[in-house]
Amino acid sequence: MSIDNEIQQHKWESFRQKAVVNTLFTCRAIETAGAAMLKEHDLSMPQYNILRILRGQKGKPASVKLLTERMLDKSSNASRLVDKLLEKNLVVRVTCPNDRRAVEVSLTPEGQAVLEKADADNARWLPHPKVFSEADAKLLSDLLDRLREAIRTNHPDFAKNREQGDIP
Amino acid sequence: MSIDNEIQQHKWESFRQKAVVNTLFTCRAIETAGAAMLKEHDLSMPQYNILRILRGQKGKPASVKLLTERMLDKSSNASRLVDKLLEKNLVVRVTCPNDRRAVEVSLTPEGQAVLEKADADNARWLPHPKVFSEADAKLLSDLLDRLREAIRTNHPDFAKNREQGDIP
DNA sequence: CGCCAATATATGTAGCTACATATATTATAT
DNA sequence: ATATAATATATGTAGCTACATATATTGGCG
Repeated sequence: MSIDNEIQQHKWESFRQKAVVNTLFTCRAIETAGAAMLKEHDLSMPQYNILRILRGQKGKPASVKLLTERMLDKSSNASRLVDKLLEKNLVVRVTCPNDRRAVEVSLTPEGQAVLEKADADNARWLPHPKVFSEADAKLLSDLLDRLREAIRTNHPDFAKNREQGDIP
Repeated sequence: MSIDNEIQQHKWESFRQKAVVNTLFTCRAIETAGAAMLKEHDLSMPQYNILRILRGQKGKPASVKLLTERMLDKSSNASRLVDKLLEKNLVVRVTCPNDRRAVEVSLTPEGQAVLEKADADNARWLPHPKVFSEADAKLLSDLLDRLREAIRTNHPDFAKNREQGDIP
């Protein structure tokens, strides 16, 4: 079903406006479906995101700072998310011996197990390539990259989170 | 900048996975920039969404039910959002005379004025067609429609919010 | 060494979604 | 007509982002 029907709006000011709104709308749809999938593993999407980043460290622990940098939501509160994962015994957190300000977070065996199970569901949950081809997916991803760039650079008045060197 | 650099992930399981993650990531970027723009008008995106739906009623009031149906976030809490708008005197809310369960929400002149100012900024904030063409925007929007559909239909196990007639 | 800025994390608050439940009102069935 | 189901809204709670601020620790400079 197209977005026109789903939010009962059939007149758009431009396709650019429609594309922006559709990105937000599709994001919600993905989150809703993804959250339902992860709920079976008692995980939220940001928590799952953290577990995956930790695995990407291949044994090395990750600081909260590193987690924040790599998370999808940069201003997510990795500190409190780690708290939640700690309560479930999916991660351990120890003070970094070299820098007592920092903290070293790493997966527990239980955390690895949960992650693997969630990954299996996640793979099943993604669109099948016959329904949404890899070529279309690449095209979509590239268009999204360009849309972000356009929003960032086109109207510096409102563009926060600029790159270094932009107008201050 | 491509998503690969922005979240420091360069290995993807598939372009489908990358497209899904990029949709979430781009959604955040849009929300961050949009929120910054709307903040100057003391509005949040859901509040702005409601004001626009109310204007779309062309004078007719809208019930909370209608607002919920047309909002981008279906499970947003229109009731509480209307509360916020009420406090700012941007809308009025009166019990519906025909159905005393329902409520009629409509814009105040002040609400209309705020909406017009926000709209002006919103138009400036959207990507310029020379930076992101209307054709690309249409292509993007269509791909997003198809991605949602693929996620909804491809794996009924996790697909919530199904259309009527789907597998129960 | 002692002071101060920078860094890493934690905490507090407001606004949001998601989901469950409560309340008031209307429609329906017997 | 009364009980019950359905509807429309409101309220409560948990988890999230966004932003501001607090705390602890480190590094650098005099």
